[in-house]
Amino acid sequence: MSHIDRSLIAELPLFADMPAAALDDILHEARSLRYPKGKAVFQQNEEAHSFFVLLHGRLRVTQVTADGQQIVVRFVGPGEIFGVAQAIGRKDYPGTATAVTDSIALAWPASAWQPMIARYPQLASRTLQTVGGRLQDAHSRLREISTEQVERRVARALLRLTHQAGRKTPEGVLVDFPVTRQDIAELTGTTLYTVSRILSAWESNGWVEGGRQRILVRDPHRIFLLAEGDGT
Amino acid sequence: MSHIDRSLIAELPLFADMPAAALDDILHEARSLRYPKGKAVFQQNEEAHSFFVLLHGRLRVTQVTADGQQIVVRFVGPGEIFGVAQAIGRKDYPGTATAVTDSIALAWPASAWQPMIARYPQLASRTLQTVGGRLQDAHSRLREISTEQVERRVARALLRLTHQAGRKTPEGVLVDFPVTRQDIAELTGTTLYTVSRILSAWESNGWVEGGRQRILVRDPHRIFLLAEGDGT
DNA sequence: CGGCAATTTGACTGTGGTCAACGTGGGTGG
DNA sequence: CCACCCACGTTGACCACAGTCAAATTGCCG
Repeated sequence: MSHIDRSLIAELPLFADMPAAALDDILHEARSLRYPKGKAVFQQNEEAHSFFVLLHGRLRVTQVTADGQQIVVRFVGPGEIFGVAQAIGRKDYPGTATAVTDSIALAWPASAWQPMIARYPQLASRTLQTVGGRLQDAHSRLREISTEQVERRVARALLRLTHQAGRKTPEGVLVDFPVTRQDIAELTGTTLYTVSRILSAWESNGWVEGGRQRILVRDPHRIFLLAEGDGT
Repeated sequence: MSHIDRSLIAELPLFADMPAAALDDILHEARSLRYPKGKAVFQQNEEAHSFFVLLHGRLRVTQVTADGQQIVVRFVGPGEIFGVAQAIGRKDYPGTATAVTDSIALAWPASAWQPMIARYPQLASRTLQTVGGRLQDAHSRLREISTEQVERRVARALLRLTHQAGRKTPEGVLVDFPVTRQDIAELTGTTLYTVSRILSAWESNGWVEGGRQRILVRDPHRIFLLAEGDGT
């Protein structure tokens, strides 16, 4: 009764080079779920009942502190695995995942994880690489936030966003999902006011173009220089 | 010709519940290496020729930026696996590991990783949990550094150090390896001057006792309140 | 078209970074 | 074994970056 077509996942790096029978086997326990914009896929501290692969859309993963302060952990794009709490030995989700555009995800029950990696060990190995990559990212962000000033961090964040979800237009590269100044602030460890000021300054130089939940990078090279240059 | 006794690793979580024959098999390719205080086990950007388990001692893992700024990624204690670059799909080490006390580590050639996890899949699974735990830590630090003031971050860092390597003495809990003010600064994203001022203030309240590369926590509860309390 | 969320901008301020100068203790080598 | 020296630590003075708060404006969505 596998009602999900294997072609949906056959191209994903996570499942690359796996035989059709294995894909069908893996999909057997999966459900496909829709999340309209704004809906949470799971909430921080909630029991980790499932793990997921995003098929379509975009999610924002956040963590809140006891006193209500929030940070953006990352944005999830199509093809990525997320909500792997139980794979890393947690009973609950360490963050909240919210759809920022209408999204579709495959969900497996958490109990499926152990049998799945027992049967297909390369899944554990590939997940290890994915999680390792995220650890690298987190260390990069720690290094940046510890040692660099805000403008440079915002430049880096903007470049990352364009790489993750940049759409080329005649005027430049557009981040093709809704991002607020607050999101950028929570990615870079600053405030929405400071982000607004920085983007306004860049806009008056013609390097970017702002808008409500919208950022267009007109001159990626200038932003790159802000992120990596030596100030000359 | 396995010259390393399996009792050295049998008790480690990574190898828990593995049969003696498997441990001998795994140890067959391992070398045991000594690193005197101050010596680097590996350097950032160096080719990832090996992965390691620390048997004895303590290491500091750091990353430097292009312009020479440094952060402390973490301290490694006995029993921990480290230098797992190739397990997470990297060809080089993302940081530098330096012995802060005389240390002994087991080293396996990087090429041994794939065969090893093919034969003992639970190693991949346990390494995934370890790396996942580090990812949680990194996100916690990101959240703290983004949202909290310096004094609170220093309090948290100090508590972590006492949990990782605290030795109880009649006067309090001593961090039982050499830590400089600079180390604390690089852990918390501040400067050695600010750390020195904070520790001096705490010392004049009798909560800690400083010294050259030495920190004694006389009143762990007060430090806990600084880290977690609501300021009352 | 009404209302609300997102954004902008100004004025002010404080935390903590920078730089300089001075102490201090422990390891090393003569 | 002792003295020297250097890495580590302390403290003061200054001030800038970016946080805070307030108020006005914009532009979408329903």
